[in-house]
Amino acid sequence: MGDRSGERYPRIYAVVRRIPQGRVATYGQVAALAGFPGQARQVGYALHSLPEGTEVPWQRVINARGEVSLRSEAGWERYQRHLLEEEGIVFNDSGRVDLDLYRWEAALTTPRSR
DNA sequence: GCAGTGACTAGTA
DNA sequence: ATACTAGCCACTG
Repeated sequence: MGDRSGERYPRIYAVVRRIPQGRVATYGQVAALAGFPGQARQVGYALHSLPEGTEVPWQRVINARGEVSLRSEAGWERYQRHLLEEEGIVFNDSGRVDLDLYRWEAALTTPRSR
C-alpha cells in the first residue's frame, strides 16, 4: 500500500485533530507529522476544502511566522483569531502568536520499520 | 498536457 | 523590519 494518492487529506485532518485546545501548529509542522514534509501548501489547501461546521480544529493551524494566514475571503482572519482567543491563545501587539509559547510539541511518531 | 494559483516556507538582499 | 525568489505540489481551466 505504497499508494498515497487519495490518502492525503484524511491524514492531514487526523493530525490537525490531535492539536490540543490552546495550542497551535504550523502548516509545515502538520505536513511533516502527516508524512508529507515540505508540503505545507497542501495542508492549507486541505483545510480550505473543509466543510463548514467541521470538527477539525482548523483554526489551530497558523503559518510559520505565528500569524493567521490571509485568505481569499475577508473576515475569516478575524474569525480565526477570535476562535483562538476563546481557547486562551494570546496575540501580541503585532497580531502574532508566540510560537515558542503556544506551539504544539508533538512527538514525531515516525513510522519507521522497527 | 501545460500554465496559473494558493489558508506555505526557508533563504537572500 | 520588509521584499523578492525559488521550491513545493494538488487543483483548476
